[in-house]
Amino acid sequence: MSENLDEHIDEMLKTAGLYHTENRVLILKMLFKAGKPLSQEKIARQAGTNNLDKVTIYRTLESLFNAGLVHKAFLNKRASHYELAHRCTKKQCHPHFTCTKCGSTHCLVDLALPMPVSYHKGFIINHQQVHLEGLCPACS
Amino acid sequence: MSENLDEHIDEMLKTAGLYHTENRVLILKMLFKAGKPLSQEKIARQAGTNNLDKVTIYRTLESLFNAGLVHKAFLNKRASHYELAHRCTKKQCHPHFTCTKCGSTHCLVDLALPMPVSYHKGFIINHQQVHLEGLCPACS
DNA sequence: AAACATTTGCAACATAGTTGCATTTTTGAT
DNA sequence: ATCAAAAATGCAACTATGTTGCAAATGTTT
Repeated sequence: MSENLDEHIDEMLKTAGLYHTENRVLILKMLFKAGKPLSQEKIARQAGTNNLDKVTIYRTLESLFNAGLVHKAFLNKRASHYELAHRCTKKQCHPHFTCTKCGSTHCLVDLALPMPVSYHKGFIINHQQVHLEGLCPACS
Repeated sequence: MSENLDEHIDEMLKTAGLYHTENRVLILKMLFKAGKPLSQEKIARQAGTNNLDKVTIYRTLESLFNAGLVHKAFLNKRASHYELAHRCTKKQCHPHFTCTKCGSTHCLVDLALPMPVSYHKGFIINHQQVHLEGLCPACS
């Protein structure tokens, strides 16, 4: 399992043309294991002793984002959240749910939205997102 | 016209049970005239000489938001945007479009979304929003 | 006009995210 | 294996959005 994940991550980085670095592997593993959007702060806390600088996390996430490996969600908190781009492209992303009590975020559907790329004439849409907020089953 | 707007704003504040203050009237007028979401910074810049403190703007917007007169949109920029709650409730809001070039934001439809209130079982949805980003007709 | 509640302005603070630069790591060629 | 070039990292300092506490000013009610 863990072996397979390592290989998979190696493959992802290679395909994306990104350097294979300790931090990228670490952060991708976290995102795989979490299975939901994580903020920089959560990643830093989880890394613990791994000596991960804040700036490095942001830059690592940015490179993964630019390579299309990771999706960036602008949720209602000040901090952006990042997750594996399994079911997203840079342009189109599935809906999220944020619990206002525990702060957890969840992906609501397995498919990108069936929304047309050009919704109104003359507007070129490069990113779209649905965001829902409230209480998750554990908090309600 | 201007006379009518003043009266309308007085009425709004009265109905909402809010004190009638210079700043609330000023900011509501701006939002009426803008007809689209404004950030704190834009409001401050537009107020110009009117000596509006940053904190006052935030607190004014918050009181208007809590009264349901104003909607708060968490767009992709760091700054929140605020607009009149014409076609929004606190819980449900219409889709927006943000131009990545000029930063302008637009309301895409005149109606709240026909999305069901409880989308998945066990999740209580208190706020929902669709956000699109790209180039507006003036920039594309 | 007086008493009370709310709003305002100011200063200080908290936090997300960015920039520049010197150092280290990764990669590809020898 | 080693070396040079390219890219990633860590650090310090910085920017910007938004928040908090408190005293002074303003709005409301009687």
